[in-house]
Amino acid sequence: MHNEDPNAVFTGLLLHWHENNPRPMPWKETLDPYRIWISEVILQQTRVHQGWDYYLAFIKKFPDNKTLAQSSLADVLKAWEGLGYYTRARNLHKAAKKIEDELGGKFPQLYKQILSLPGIGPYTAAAVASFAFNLPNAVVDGNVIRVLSRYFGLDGNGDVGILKKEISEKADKLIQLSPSSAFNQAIMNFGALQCIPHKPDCTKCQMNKACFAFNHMRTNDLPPKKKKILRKNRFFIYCLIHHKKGIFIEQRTNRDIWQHLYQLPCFETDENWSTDNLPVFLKEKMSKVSLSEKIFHQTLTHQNIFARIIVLHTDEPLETKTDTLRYSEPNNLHKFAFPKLVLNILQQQAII
DNA sequence: AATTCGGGGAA
DNA sequence: TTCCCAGAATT
Repeated sequence: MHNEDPNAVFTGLLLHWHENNPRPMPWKETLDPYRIWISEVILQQTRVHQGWDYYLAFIKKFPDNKTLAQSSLADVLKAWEGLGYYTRARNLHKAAKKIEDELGGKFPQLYKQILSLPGIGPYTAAAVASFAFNLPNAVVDGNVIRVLSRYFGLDGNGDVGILKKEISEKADKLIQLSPSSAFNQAIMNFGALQCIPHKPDCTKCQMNKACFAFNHMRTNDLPPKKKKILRKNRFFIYCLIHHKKGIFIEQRTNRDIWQHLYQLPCFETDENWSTDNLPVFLKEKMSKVSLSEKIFHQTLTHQNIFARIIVLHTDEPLETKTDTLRYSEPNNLHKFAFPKLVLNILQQQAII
């Protein structure tokens, strides 16, 4: 008997592909919603390879929700150091405390309740709901958008909002036809391994027969391309102030990148590296010290950060006008979370 | 609806 | 270089 329902054909082929293409990951070995939640947050906009070791270290340090809730935010941020999108770590901590304080320490088991936790959006809520509780909520991530856009020829008329809605509705239909956990795993793996963004090998694809993009030579323009983002150049002067046995660090608090992380005292300047706006106590020393020749660099999604450093030694008492500035001896620096750029500087300067 | 949050891997 | 990654929150 032939089953010609396109949706059923798709899921049948997909699950068959999945059986022949296992992709083991540490977080797939558990049904613990806490661990699944942690893994999914780590994987937000983050490749599996990049998140792998962070996940293992994170659940080793914070093995359950109660441990996470009772830990300090500083410790959580430290575990996140280098991973990026640090709001994830702060929301993780906030949600853990909410679960302990308001939900009796029990991870919520309904999609809407999961969705209401800070840092959990539609994707992560569906992932936890399906993987931990076998609920029929379809995940919609970059993989799913790409796979369904190509296979069913969905483009949202070029509008990303409409496209996402179309994909979501299609995924909700499809997931009814199979075990939800297997479907979600399968479609993401398929997108990551076979239906890849650039030049997928469609001739070898087991699902090409009814694939719209393959049959219409549209794999290159489905899904529609995101519009390019332009990067802004920024120029930081970091001050490495050796004071007695330690150095000074400060916490970033502005509505800006790297919020709540630490850095060397920093002064932003222009493309000419003007030192006109440096504080007086530094200007007075500029006759003896100077900007480093070396320029450190870090590319972010919307910004290009360039940094040079000023190194100075002083044992004079220093006025610390802000409560974000603190003094640390080298042995204590491991307690603070730094952005990658600052880590590179500290390493290059043999501080850590 | 558009922007802004990191950092890295692959081509 | 460019694209985009098991997205979410804010504007």
